Amino acid sequence: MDVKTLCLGVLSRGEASGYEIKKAFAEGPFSHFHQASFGSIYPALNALAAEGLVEVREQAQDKRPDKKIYSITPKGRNALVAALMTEPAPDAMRSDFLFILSFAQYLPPARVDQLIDQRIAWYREALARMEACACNETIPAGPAFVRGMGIAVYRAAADYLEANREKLLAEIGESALMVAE
Amino acid sequence: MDVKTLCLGVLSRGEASGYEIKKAFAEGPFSHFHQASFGSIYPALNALAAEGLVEVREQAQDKRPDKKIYSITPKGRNALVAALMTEPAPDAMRSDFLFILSFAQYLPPARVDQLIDQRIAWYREALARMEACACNETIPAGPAFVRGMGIAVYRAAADYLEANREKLLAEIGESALMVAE
DNA sequence: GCCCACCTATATAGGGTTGATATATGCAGG
DNA sequence: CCTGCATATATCAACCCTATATAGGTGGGC
Repeated sequence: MDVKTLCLGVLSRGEASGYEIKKAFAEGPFSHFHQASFGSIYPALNALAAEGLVEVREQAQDKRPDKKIYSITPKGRNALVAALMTEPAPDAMRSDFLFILSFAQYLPPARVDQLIDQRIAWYREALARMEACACNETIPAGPAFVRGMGIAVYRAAADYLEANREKLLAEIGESALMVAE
Repeated sequence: MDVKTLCLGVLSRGEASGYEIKKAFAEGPFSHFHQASFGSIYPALNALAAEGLVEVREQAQDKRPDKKIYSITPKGRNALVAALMTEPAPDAMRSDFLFILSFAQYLPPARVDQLIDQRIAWYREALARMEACACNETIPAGPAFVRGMGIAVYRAAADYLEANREKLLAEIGESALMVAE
């Protein structure tokens, strides 16, 4: 699933500029399971335009660089569906948080406490945002399903952290004492 | 959290060759939240050796290339702890599965059904493996905590998929009928 | 028995991605 | 008034991943 396909996916939901596509990956509904940066989005859009999978429309703007608005073509929609039918690559997660916590024994308990605090706050905030945006508008079945899964997983993570933090802190507190003795 | 730090983390748990470090990221306890490939591990180990953070010991082997066994130095341990004290980058997840499911409306229901089947099977298998490796040996508090969190999250994901798949399939089945009419 | 596929083991080239930076301007808050 | 942030596109170096090269051992199917 390369950046070209991801851009097609965003554009299938409506026309957008490169900047807006970047925002979709930074804040939008895709942000929880895929990211892309300017350095990959702009070349991808150029390649997609060259292949006829997207169309460009330049919009002049006052005192700002011209906005290049991209829209998906019928050929582009076919390419997107073809990509969606290929075997998905295995999920990959990168979490510095979990990596650091694997070495909790070597860290000051205050540091571990603070990390877990921050993470719980982050999950709760993300959950509030995800749960809020559903009431007013009817969203299609696919996005609704994915959103529900995100909520279920984040809630499980936050609940686990809250339920088990004291036990972890007690255990690394003990071993810190043992080292001191 | 670059590959050099990840290698130090693996080596802090015992000496290993580049090949074994790669296996730790492919199958070991880190595999669920960080990955690294040969193309990044070997240069990272060379750089770490040049900086005096790891030591190399060459072990001749019958009918195979010499094994270079790396071990972390006291200086390396300090560097690891220093890295663990820096602010962790935000978690990032890449899931082609969720990306594809966001476009479930455009896909044949049979395809969606198959994807969810495969994913549930994958989660259940991962859970079985993760739950199995705890009974016999006593693992430190940090890894135990991280392992528990992984189990909680995977279980929530699998449960969600099982509980909501019928609803999704019913909804995209309906819209498929509407398109046909 | 034989062949194919996979495992051990290191290394590199090529291509894709990230993160930082450059450019230019408006707007809000201290 | 000035700093920081948002809009908007674009590029570059550093980093990382995928695929490949090399080379022999091991296990399963036919």
